[in-house]
Amino acid sequence: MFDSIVTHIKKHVSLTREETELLLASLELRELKKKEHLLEAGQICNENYFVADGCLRMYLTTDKGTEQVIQFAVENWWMTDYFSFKSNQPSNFYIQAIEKTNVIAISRKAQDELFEKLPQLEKYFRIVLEKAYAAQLNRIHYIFNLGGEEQYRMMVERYPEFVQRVPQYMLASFLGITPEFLSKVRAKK
Amino acid sequence: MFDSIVTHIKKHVSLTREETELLLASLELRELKKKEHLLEAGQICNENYFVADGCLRMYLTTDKGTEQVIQFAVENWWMTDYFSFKSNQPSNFYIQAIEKTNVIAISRKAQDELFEKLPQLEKYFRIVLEKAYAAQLNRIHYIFNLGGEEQYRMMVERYPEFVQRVPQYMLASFLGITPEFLSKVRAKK
DNA sequence: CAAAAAACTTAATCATGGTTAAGAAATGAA
DNA sequence: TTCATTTCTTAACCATGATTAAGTTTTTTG
Repeated sequence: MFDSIVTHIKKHVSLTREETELLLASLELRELKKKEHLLEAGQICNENYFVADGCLRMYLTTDKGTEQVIQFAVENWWMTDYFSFKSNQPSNFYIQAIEKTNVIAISRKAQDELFEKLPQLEKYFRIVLEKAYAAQLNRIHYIFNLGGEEQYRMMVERYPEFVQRVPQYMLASFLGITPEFLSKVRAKK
Repeated sequence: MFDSIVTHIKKHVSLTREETELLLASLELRELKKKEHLLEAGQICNENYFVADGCLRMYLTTDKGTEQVIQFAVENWWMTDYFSFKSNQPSNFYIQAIEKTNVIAISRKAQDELFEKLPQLEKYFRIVLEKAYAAQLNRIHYIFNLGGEEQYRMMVERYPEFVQRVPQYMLASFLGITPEFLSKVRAKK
């Protein structure tokens, strides 16, 4: 079950047999049922999560009491609230499994200790974060330049399996549109 | 002039005298006039830029021929197109000085070499990227939950000097609204 | 398998903010 | 210091997508 994370890390940096053992000792497998939460608003986010299998969403509740999906994480993606994780302040976010999901959790403490013992991990996370950051900038570009309809059609085009995988109302929220409008878009054509 | 970058790095990791020398040898100071470009769409982005003094914007031109501002960088921020920088593919973005600006440039090659010699830099960039990534997620949250008017008022509230510093039409673009609408918002109250 | 809960659809009305076009003000260069 | 360019403003009209309120379908659970 830890294979997925070791494979992913080894795509970016090298690890000896002993180093891998050291890494594995710091990881914890967590099996989540559909709708189970890893983090709720108000809690301090003490862990970083790697999705081995399944899908997570990060969301928050707005002033009007509605949910706003900020992002999803599927297999081989990391998810945490870096703000809370680093500052030890309560999070504004929820992190929830949207289907049966296996995550690999690493605590802030364990991660910091690992960075001392395995400096390659700094490189690994730097690379992962560069990609995640670039992806968010790209997303901002799409949010501003594509209408809700175009964004949905692009999702369907680029990630057809993913569109099937998440409830429509969550996808609508992620795209910044209402479920009613998404439904209308799907109806025509 | 390199003081600012050394100070910033030392806030996060330690550097000996020799290590600092090594670092400085890889950096290049670039003095930019207002409106001068560091990167234009179609070029490969080979450098990472640290703003020592002044202000940069990253933007792109949309299909309709309009400019869309993706982000700004002021003193002590890094800016690059990580996608192009890492993949060696042509960029979609422009990076431009919006006032007289001094940047410290580091080439991809020099950065990679420095990472070998100074592994602490991996940590430094990991930390910088964690913050930048978290900031983008927060921004997405605001984009979806605040109207254009509220976003502008929040900017004025939180970063009054910055609002004065950039032309209104760029700020409008950054917030995803038209300059006409921003003008209207400013007019009332 | 039946009842309840969750997710999705449809349609009428409404509001935020875009578009267009013109003019005014500020900035910059000769 | 004047002309040209850039930036900002105003206002009328318009469109995208939100809101509200049912009703329908699908999924979950006892």
